[in-house]
Amino acid sequence: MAQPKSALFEKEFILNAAFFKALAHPARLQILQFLAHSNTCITGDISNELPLGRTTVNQHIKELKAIGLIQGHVQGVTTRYCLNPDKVDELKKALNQFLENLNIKNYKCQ
Amino acid sequence: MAQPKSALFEKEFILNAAFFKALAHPARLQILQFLAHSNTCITGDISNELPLGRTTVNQHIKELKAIGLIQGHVQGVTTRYCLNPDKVDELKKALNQFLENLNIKNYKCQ
DNA sequence: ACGTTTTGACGTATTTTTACGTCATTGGAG
DNA sequence: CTCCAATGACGTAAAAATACGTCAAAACGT
Repeated sequence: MAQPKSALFEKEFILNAAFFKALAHPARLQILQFLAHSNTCITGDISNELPLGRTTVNQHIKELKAIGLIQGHVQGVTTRYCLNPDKVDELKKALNQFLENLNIKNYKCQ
Repeated sequence: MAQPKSALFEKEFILNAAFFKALAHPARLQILQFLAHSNTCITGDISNELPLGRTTVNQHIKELKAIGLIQGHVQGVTTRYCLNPDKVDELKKALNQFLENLNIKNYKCQ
């Protein structure tokens, strides 16, 4: 990559790209869905659901947490994770706004 | 990465992740938006819009084409690119279905 | 016919992502 | 108090993504 040029783009593109990147791996999608459907969202439970090692899953969780889509509450020796509904909603809106903006109605290719 | 384990996931997760990955870089977002708004969608024009070299931009275009979001029509020495509205719509639906499925209404963190 | 322009293909350097293994810490169970 | 299980931090190897430079081909103008 030589130098990362990502910083040269418009802020909105950068922010949206970061959002989308968080969803760019099957493991992270599955983690999100698992958290949405389960009540017992402990790290170990998540690892057991995925075909990946625990530390790898932990890394994906870390990424999701870094961008704010999930939250973690320490509870004794375990950590309970859950979605951050506000952030998920924000993601949904950002995504739809971008796609709507493409305005594919009546789009014609010259 | 040792071995790519992506293949071990459910098909739907893999497909969605691939879609999201296409949107995971500012350059590709800008290319999509540029194509949506412009009528003169020639490779060179696109490169001039982005803060990246031509060959790099070409590579991003290639990725978008590979996943089907854009199409290219050779016209003499130039190539005219445009969005693929059907695929954009498919993307929109796939992503919204996934996000709706997270069902964040009344989501409570234990 | 000749040079120019536009483009895609190819190679490659650097960075980032992915996937684990190992280790130390921290609460609980007995 | 001692042991054990769960976790995050750290290190690292392999793969993928990113960013370019170079090159050759194809079509257009002169």
